Amino acid sequence: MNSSEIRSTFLKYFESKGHKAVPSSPLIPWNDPTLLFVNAGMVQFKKIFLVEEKSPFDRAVSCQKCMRAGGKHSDLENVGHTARHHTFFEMLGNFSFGDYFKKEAILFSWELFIDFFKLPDEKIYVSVYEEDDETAKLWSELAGLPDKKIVRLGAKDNFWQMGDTGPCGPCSEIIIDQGRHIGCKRPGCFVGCECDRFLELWNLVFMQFNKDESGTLTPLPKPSIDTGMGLERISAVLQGKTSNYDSDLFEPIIQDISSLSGIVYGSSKDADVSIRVIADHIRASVFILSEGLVPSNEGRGYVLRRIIRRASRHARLLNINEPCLYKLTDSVINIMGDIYPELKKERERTQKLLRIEEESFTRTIESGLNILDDIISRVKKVGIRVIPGEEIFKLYDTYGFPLDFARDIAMDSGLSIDEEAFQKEMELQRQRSKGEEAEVKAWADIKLPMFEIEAEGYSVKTEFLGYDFLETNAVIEVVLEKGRLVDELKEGEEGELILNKTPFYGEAGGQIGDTGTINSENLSVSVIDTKRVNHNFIVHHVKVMKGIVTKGAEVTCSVDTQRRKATMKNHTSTHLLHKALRITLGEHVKQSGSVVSPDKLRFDFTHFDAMTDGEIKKTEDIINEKILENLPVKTEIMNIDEAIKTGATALFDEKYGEDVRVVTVGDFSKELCGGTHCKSTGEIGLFVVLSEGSVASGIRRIEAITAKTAFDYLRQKQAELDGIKSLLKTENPLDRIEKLINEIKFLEKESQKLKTGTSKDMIADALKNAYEIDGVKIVKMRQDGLDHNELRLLADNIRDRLKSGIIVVTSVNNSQGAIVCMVTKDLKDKYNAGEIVKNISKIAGGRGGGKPEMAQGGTKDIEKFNIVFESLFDIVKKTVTS
RNA sequence: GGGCGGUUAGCUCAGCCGGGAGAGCGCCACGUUCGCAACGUGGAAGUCGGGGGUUCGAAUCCCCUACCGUCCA
Repeated sequence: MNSSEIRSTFLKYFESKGHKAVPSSPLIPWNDPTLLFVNAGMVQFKKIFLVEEKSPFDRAVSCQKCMRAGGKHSDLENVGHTARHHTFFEMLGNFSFGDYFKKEAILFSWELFIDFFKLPDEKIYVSVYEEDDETAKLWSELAGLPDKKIVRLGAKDNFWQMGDTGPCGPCSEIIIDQGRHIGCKRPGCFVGCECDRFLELWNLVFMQFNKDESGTLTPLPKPSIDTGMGLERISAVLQGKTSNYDSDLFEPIIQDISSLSGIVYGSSKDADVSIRVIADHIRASVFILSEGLVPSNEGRGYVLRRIIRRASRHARLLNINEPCLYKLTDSVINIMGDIYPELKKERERTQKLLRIEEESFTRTIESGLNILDDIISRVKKVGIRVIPGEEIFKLYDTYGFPLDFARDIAMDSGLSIDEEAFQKEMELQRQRSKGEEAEVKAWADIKLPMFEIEAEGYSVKTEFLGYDFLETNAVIEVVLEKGRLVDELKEGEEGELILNKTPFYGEAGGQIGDTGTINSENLSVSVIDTKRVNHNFIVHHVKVMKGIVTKGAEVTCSVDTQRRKATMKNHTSTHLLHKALRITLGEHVKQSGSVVSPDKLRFDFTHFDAMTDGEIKKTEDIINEKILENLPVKTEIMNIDEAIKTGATALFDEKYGEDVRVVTVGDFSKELCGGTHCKSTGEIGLFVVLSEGSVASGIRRIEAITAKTAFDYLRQKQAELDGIKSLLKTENPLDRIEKLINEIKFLEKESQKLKTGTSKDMIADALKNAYEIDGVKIVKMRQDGLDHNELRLLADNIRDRLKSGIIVVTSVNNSQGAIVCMVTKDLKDKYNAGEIVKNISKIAGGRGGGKPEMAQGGTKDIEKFNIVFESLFDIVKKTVTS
């Protein structure tokens, strides 16, 4: 059975048993910052299991994309060295949300395994939690398993929990004996052994209890089922292979790596590890990149970067000495592209980013090599044979140079590395990073009070009417103060209101919340902000201006119309911008953040370089053209699958329900969006880009304004230009300014010349008054208003005429005395300019120094400075004769 | 979020203990050549990321800030 058949057999089997087939959620949980990547099939149902959300179905089945790299469940280091570990894998699972429980779960799994997958029942074992007699009994009764094949294991292996508190329960694993020739080969090898002989295929989790903070378990009213089976594993087993890498999910990729490197898989142990690492990591990279992530230096992007770089490193180990990962994307896409269409859609972007990342890694390695060479030659000079671990750690820490690379290179020079010290430094680094965790948690608590109303199980649902109305009647359903339920809000107090229906748009999808007023006969309330907390509630943050707010009051809601309309123009413009950028820059452009406010719009998107002026102009032009065309904006509700089919742009950071709202702008743009929009593009009037810049590696940000704000902005620019024109008294300020700059440069040079050189009389005077000791001429001169630079030029001029001698020039500038001394080349062995300046400035109450040929110094004490100048010859004489 | 490193000519970088901003490549002109590559000679080009401080004097030392890189979380 090939892997596609296994996948579809699994899904179809459970569909036939009344399960809803749910598509895989994205690998990247954009709306859950606590989780790096989706690492299990149940993640997308987490809220349902926690009873925070209601599910439209009681049974579900899925094949979920999963990633285990970074964070708690990191398998990264093991990948390549074992037959089973992966960073990316697919998880098959069936779920029951308080519907069926242990009995059915066991029956289903057994039937699927024996009747559909045709696994030999004599080789199958199961493990159960040691205290879970019920499950053991069911296995024996339903599957007819003898007692010796039902193995009881402890909590470590067979008790599952989501977190420290919350739902938990025993689990049961279905295991296959791969035979004596596999694994550790010890005679006592049995279920529970770490080796591969008894392979766990399928884990059935029985969510049965709720664990509270004290550790007490209370039975859940509706126990649930969560199961997981790795597709890679089951595929290998059903295809008679002992390694996941030999299954049809990997085989073509490994072939490709072989032909790229010219190394046959299976010919050498080390090369095999590298080939497996690359095969695994390229799958992971292609999947993550296809979801819009960009390699970066923190969070998820950093995990991605590490995966790519680890793969790249192993490619070098296979003697592929140029970027090659991007060449492997097609074999991944060929295997999986039909099931995960995003792979095909993002093919070019994926390849481009892989290439960029691999190139930048190459640069990192090269600069690291230089530093390592330095370290090695230093160590050799000292004559020791072990490179201090601290040095190598710094190389790793600061320049990202991998330890094992350093190890290889050190070995080539006959040196070793103190790896113990390396690990010590690493541990220190970890400790340093941990300090701040407490603060993060404290911040998360702020949201907690809002939970109160959710947990209370209010059946309130706010109906949003703001698409069509800006003023409606409503009833106040919930009154809150800082998230806690209260009876009333008095005049002057602030709090939160939830209504049965509202025209106020709650902040969501980047569009900020509406403001306005909520009034009745005796009541006047100002709405400061509005937020959408979840799918049910829209919360109004309010301040009571007059009267008392109580639950049940009938009120009239009025949105601040002008503000809302400005926001709508910006939101529709955001859609135009998104599409225009894709036209100008390419299909790799993806929205990765957006803020729509009445004043301006901010749009973050994936792109590799800064936009050129031309690209920005072209984008502006496209948008303004569409505004002039006055395209109609239409919104409609449709099924999500249908929407995607018609080509609507969906964003990864949004969670969509079954029915979605699609916003269409003429035949130009089509996006899923819950925001409020203009009726037609003409309302926007004008679109102007304010700025374009970088937010993070691979992500650019555009800020733009529209309508009157844009017009006012341009008018102000015009006023500035007019001001410049009138100040310069010209119609061509550019030409004029260029001329002025050149003129200033010229004048600066002239003035410098005048100050330092062309006053030839003064230089002649100074030369004439030169003092002479032992046949060496000493020339002194004072020219106020010169800085050190100019003083140097002056000394240069004198030196040119003096040919041989000692020159001391001084100046008072900005109430500071400056001294420069030069000794001509022929005398520099006998006299030292540095010493002369040191002495002079010391006497003048300052300091100075320099080189034998040239030195400078100074003082802030002008009085002393004046006296010193008078006796300059004496000082020089004393210095040079002492 | 916490470390560490970097930012100097169009590009790649050097510049130590604070004391005249440099190299290689590229560019321009001239020379050499039938012509090209190469070579020779000359030249242009730098707010030393930005801001503050210490100092007689800061690319260099200290603080802040921006951006890039890198490790840890």
